Amino acid sequence: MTQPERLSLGVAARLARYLQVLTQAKKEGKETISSQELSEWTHVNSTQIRRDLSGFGKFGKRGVGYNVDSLVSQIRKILRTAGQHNIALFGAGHLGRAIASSHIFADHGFRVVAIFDNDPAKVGTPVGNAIVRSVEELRAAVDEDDIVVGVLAVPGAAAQPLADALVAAGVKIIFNYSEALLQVPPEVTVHTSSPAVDLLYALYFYLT
Amino acid sequence: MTQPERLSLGVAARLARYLQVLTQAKKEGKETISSQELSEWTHVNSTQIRRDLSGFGKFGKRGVGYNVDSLVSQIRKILRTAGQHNIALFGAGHLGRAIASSHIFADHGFRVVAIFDNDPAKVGTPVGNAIVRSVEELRAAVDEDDIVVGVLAVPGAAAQPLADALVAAGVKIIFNYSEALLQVPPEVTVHTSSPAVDLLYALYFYLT
DNA sequence: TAGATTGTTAATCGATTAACAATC
DNA sequence: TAGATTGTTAATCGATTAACAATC
Repeated sequence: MTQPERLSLGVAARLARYLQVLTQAKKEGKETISSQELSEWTHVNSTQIRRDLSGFGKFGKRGVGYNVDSLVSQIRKILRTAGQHNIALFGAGHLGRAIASSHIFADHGFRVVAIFDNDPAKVGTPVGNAIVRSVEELRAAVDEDDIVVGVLAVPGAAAQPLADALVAAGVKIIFNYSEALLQVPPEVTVHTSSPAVDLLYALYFYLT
Repeated sequence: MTQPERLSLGVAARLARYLQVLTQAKKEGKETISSQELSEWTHVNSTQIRRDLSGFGKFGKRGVGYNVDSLVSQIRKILRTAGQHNIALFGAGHLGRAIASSHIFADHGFRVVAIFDNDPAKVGTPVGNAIVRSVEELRAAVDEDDIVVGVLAVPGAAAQPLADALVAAGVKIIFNYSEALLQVPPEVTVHTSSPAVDLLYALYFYLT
């Protein structure tokens, strides 16, 4: 139980990756998994997986592997993300609706508790488990629902004003699905989704 | 012009990241950019940016920075992804429609040339610039349209059979938006989109 | 010229991996 | 017991960064 003050960027990213695979393996009914199997799914070297995990305790059984269930809870504990985390979603278009109805966030303890859209015609209509609201209600929603993440599923031009509103309301993590480059204060983390960049990267290794 | 045989994983990933920021900066009318500015947008150390770039030529002007336009074409040349690349999209639901109508792929030279859906009711209807087709036509479409990437915007249960069909049709890059873990031959690259994993990662650094 | 920023060196740090004893 | 897989060491490799001369 050597819990260091803070994980390095690389370790934290890999642990989150293991969690994704383990969560899915659990769904598929798998009870144990070896570092070798995890390596095949994550493309992380198996020695490194064992090393990453053994830094926090002896989670595995020699000759058997790791118990999927217990490894999931151990990693959640290490990442301190075991609870529920509430999300505000912006944009009730196709992308917003896809996100609201997806299991991808829910599987990891994220819940879309509020949806906002600038279009008055959409305000009041249901999307997933929530009703679309006006952005003016953002600050109240953040306080009431303890929202820690804002997800922007809006056109590029609408992204910066919404980011500003989120910052003003005290949200510190923004997930940006638009192509806009967002300017935020240093204490706020922006993650810009970039599937095209990932594709360029994959394509390079395909072409060479 | 020291073009090494193959970029390391890290360099290729960073170059793709620079390209994303540069593409957007160009849209916003920016003509030159310094390594310091690029560093702020990408969170990559400015020394490393200069080092990454100087490995391929002297692209910058001391005291000025890099010309955005020319840097974009240089990086595209280095990544060998300067041309058009055709995509087959699977799933004409909310996510599929969002992808088909997004500029995110188009900005980087990717074009959705074919859309497939298992639902006979959707076959024949238009989505973006294409008409939804039956998956049976996949092989023909791959050959005719020179498709190099398959994007899966379908429920988890539908993903593996489609991956198999893509592999059988000779597609070597699969972009998976479902939560399923896909089994493919070693020569095929699967990129599984995992926004929730990225969020867990961001959340950890927020909580600590 | 003065100020800014590149290109590059040299030193450091952390990630990665092979190998293998321990042990289930 | 025999086979498999973990936990851990020790060595290597590549990524990262500070510093600064070159030069626009």
